[in-house]
Amino acid sequence: MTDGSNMVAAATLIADHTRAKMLTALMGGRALTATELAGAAGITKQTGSTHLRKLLDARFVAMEAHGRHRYFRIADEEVAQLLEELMSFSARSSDRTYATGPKDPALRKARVCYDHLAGELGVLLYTSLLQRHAFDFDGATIALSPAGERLIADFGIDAHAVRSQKRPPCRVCMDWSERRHHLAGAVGAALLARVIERGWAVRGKSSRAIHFRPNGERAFRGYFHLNGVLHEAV
Amino acid sequence: MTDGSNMVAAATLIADHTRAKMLTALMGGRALTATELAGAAGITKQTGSTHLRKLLDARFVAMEAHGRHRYFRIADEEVAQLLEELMSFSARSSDRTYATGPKDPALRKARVCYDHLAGELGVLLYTSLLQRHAFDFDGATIALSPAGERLIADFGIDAHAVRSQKRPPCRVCMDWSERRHHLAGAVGAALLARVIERGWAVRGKSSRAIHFRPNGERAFRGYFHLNGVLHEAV
DNA sequence: CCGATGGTTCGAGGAGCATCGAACAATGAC
DNA sequence: GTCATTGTTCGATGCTCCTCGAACCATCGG
Repeated sequence: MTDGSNMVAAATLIADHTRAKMLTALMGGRALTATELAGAAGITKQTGSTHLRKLLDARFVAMEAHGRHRYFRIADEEVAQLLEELMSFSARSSDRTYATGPKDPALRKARVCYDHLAGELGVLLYTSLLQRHAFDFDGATIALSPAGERLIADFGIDAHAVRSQKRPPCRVCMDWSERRHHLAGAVGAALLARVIERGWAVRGKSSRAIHFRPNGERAFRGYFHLNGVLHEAV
Repeated sequence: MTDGSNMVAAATLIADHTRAKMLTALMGGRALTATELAGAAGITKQTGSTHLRKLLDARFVAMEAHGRHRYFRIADEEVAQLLEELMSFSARSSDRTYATGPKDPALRKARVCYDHLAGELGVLLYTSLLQRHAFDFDGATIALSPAGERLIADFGIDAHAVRSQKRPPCRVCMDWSERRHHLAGAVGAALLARVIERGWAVRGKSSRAIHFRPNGERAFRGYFHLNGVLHEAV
């Protein structure tokens, strides 16, 4: 009821180092097999299996069986949002003065956050879209303005398909390391997908990094008018 | 690091029925004593003391000693936001078809959510303010527009004092029962405080309800142009 | 059909932690 | 000063649940 017993159930699932590692790994956006997740968490596959069962029962993750492999992924955007909130919250008290974010320059520059672009390029993209008035605020979520619709349509994204998704089209995601906001939601995911589709960047195999090709980054920055220069490391 | 060990610590604190009850009770917005909190959670004061110590160490709650009493309250808006997110998330899967929200009509109509107004009147207030373009969206949080500034200044709120608070002035809060949004943040808190200051309503003693006086509700609805009529129970 | 690999189920062991009884410190009322 | 109330600390108890060894299904490749 009002005592939030469900809240306890949700928190309990995350309040375990092993499951937290699994969920964090899945926040990389890829679907991973049970063995891969057990490895990522540093436990045997038996233990991993029980944890995945719990996460599955609670609809925290979704499963798809391909042959003898079982691929797990974050169930939906709501779960991703909860995890984001928790990470963002946890990042507050711990490092205060400490340098925020990962040390790996590639990760700082561009990485995936569940299914959308984070890191400096993600922040710059969102900032640029804001300046060009691509969004309207309707009281609950932000949505594409007519200008925004045109912008992503020109970029090669089917605005209609994006709108028809269940999840909100646009959502502001507070990155737990950058302390800046970037774009999540269906549009955020579509933008990242299109950037990769265009060959401007590739996703790191086992890391969360997004590796932009030199000319890809030039094209990306040019297309979206990103002038910011931070951490010019390559 | 990136494994979210802090996330586990935060989740662990909430992943206990006793602490969850305490935190839920504190989300009522009042500062409560250790004994009151132990009573609310249904445990002895010894056990309650250990839990409060943990919550205090983690900065989830803040404590103020008044004589031999020790008053605990939610530490800050960030903690409140995390709890809101968790409750909102938990409300999703459980009751799907089930009627949402508390059954008590008084609670449905108007109640406190940490420090701001929730329930139907809270939703109506936010909706009305939106229609009158009281907010601007700056990319990270919503803020008062010039029209909004005038509006709350006329209502008797010191806009400057509100702006000088550390926490964001305006924040959209998704109520876990109403499934609608209402206004949180410094402005949301100031609005509720002013409503009570004006004598339009009083806070329930041991409940979360906000009891509007008949003429107080008329004045409130009139002032903010709230036309909605739902649950005309009194 | 047979080995190899991915994944699950079962049982036992063990660690963590919530809980309360008891004793103690601190403050307020009279 | 004396007593009652508030709150904390300590120790013992017991439960939950994480973990892995072992055994067992399912699928793929030959």
